[in-house]
Amino acid sequence: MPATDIVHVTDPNSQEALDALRHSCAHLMAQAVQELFPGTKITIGPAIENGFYYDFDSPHRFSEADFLPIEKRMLQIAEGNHPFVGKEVSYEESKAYWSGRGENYKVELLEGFKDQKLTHYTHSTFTDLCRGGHTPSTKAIRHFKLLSVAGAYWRGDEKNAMLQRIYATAWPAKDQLSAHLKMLEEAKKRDHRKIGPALDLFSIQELAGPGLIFWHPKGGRVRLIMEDWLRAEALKRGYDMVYTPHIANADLWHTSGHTSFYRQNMFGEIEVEKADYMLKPMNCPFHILIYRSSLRSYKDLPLRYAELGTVYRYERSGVLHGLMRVRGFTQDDAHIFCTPDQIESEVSGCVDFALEVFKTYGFEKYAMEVSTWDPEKSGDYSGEAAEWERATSALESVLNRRGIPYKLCKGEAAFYGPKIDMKLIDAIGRPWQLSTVQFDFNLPKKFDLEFVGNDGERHRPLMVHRALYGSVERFFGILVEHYAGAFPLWLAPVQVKILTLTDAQIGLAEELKKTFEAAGLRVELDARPEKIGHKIRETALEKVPYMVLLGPKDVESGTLAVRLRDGRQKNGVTAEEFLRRLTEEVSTKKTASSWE
RNA sequence: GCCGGGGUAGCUCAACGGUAGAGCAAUCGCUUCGUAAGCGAUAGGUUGAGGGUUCGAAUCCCUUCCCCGGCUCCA
Repeated sequence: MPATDIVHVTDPNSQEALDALRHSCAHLMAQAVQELFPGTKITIGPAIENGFYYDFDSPHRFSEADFLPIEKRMLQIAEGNHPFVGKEVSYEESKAYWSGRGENYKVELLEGFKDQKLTHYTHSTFTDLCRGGHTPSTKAIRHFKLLSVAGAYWRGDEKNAMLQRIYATAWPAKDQLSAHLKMLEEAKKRDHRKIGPALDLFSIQELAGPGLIFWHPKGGRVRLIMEDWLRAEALKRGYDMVYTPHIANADLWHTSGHTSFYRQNMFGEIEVEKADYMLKPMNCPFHILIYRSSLRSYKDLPLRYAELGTVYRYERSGVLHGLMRVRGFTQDDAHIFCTPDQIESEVSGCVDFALEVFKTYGFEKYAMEVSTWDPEKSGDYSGEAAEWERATSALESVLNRRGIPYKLCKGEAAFYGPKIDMKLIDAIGRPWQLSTVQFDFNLPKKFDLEFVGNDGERHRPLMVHRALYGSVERFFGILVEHYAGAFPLWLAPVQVKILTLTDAQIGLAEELKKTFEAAGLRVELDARPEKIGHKIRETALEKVPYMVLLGPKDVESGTLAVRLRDGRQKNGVTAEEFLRRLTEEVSTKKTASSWE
């Protein structure tokens, strides 16, 4: 028995040990499912982040109602303390075994493993074709839970059969399982699709169509602040703001190549005066047209065109998801045109800007990936080997110089150039694709872009695409979830709410509101004849950062009774102090109340 | 787009072949109150839409739209 394929636990939380536990648990689940639902065929069941899944082909339609019986049976099997036993088998032997059992998916898998060493792993009465990585016995498996059932194509290909996938989670210790389940619950509570409409931030209207976002006044306020900040920051960094149309003649999209490689995602055509128009799925060709509108000198470069550009993409109905995946969205897009010797400083500027975005919005963790081509398949890509090498090394060296760790993904680049992708890790540990800095060797060629060098000759400029929020909609959705709707003061749609105790304070409350507004704060007044506890509850549910309670005692003392969003109370605060603290908190963009 | 699950009052849900209901929200009155829900009354619905079966449909069937969990794709 190849002992190396059994994971003897030294650190139960090492990735290897977690994967072994989860993959072993997948075997148990497959056994339980086959026992309980005869006729079910097995396919694959890998460990994934935080758990595992197993894909089945079964006459039975799995539902959550099946989870409890499956879990019970799994526990019984686990308690049997069956060892996982690995056995090397020949191709013929394995094929005979799986064909004999009618497991045609396993037989199909075998075809791909013909030249490899094959192993079967057995525990209890269950055997799987598997390369190993198991716990010594089933006894290690105790803390798991089935989570959901979903469709999945065999081998991820939509031309293949649709299988039923059961997702589950498994952990070495009970408290880790409950912590994970709690995290899932927390994620559900933070879901921007729930919080957004509840806080009256945005909506999606069935009458208008799926994947199209309506920003309500409160969401609109936050967006305005996000956009204003970004624009100001871009101007500081030498960008020019441009504006371009939402629609263009199909000829432009033929020139850019979008009608050949992106047609299935485009809205169009709209026939006007015998010409076809299409909605823009990307801003790049428009910025290129601005570049091309006059002859450029090397002295003009780099040119950095930025736009909050709204694009429309036809996304298949099943992929839409709240604000995260939509059909109309606004990119904080920019295109930088530069000379080859400027690329490193330009990429560096983009990375700086992205880091500033992360810091400003309170994200401490992020993950970076550099995606480049697969030189073996250079025919699939636009651009020369030297360009790819130079650009990729610029991307890497910028990150290296800052000591930022990244994952190098070979063959993951788009056909037109290498890129850095930046993923945010939110407050509860989930990653989100956000910023991207991307070279484009294709469009400058398609549009025959040029600049005149100091040698008097014409040269082709390099082009870099760059988005930081990525999509304003998606970034906003991430913010809603990251803060669970409790925006930091500088972003909060309503920053202060004044609550009167009795009608006698209304006059003073209105004056106070004017004073606060004059200081630039966004203020609301609740002067209804409701009990103070009632008003506090409603304001708390609206996640307003600061409440000012105004009753007879405060009028008498001439001070304010302040209640923070976290429930802390600060009584006897003067209006001056309150304003000083809040304006300070806004200008420093603190992500939590600065009130100690 | 595909597989599965759903759509009932503004929200959360009940009724599952026999008169569509509750809590919260809303509106109107009363209450003038000190740190997360005062009291009462009223109003609110072509049960997503269209068609069918039936004496009778929210409930069963068909079509369609939208939403949810995933797959594929992606900002």
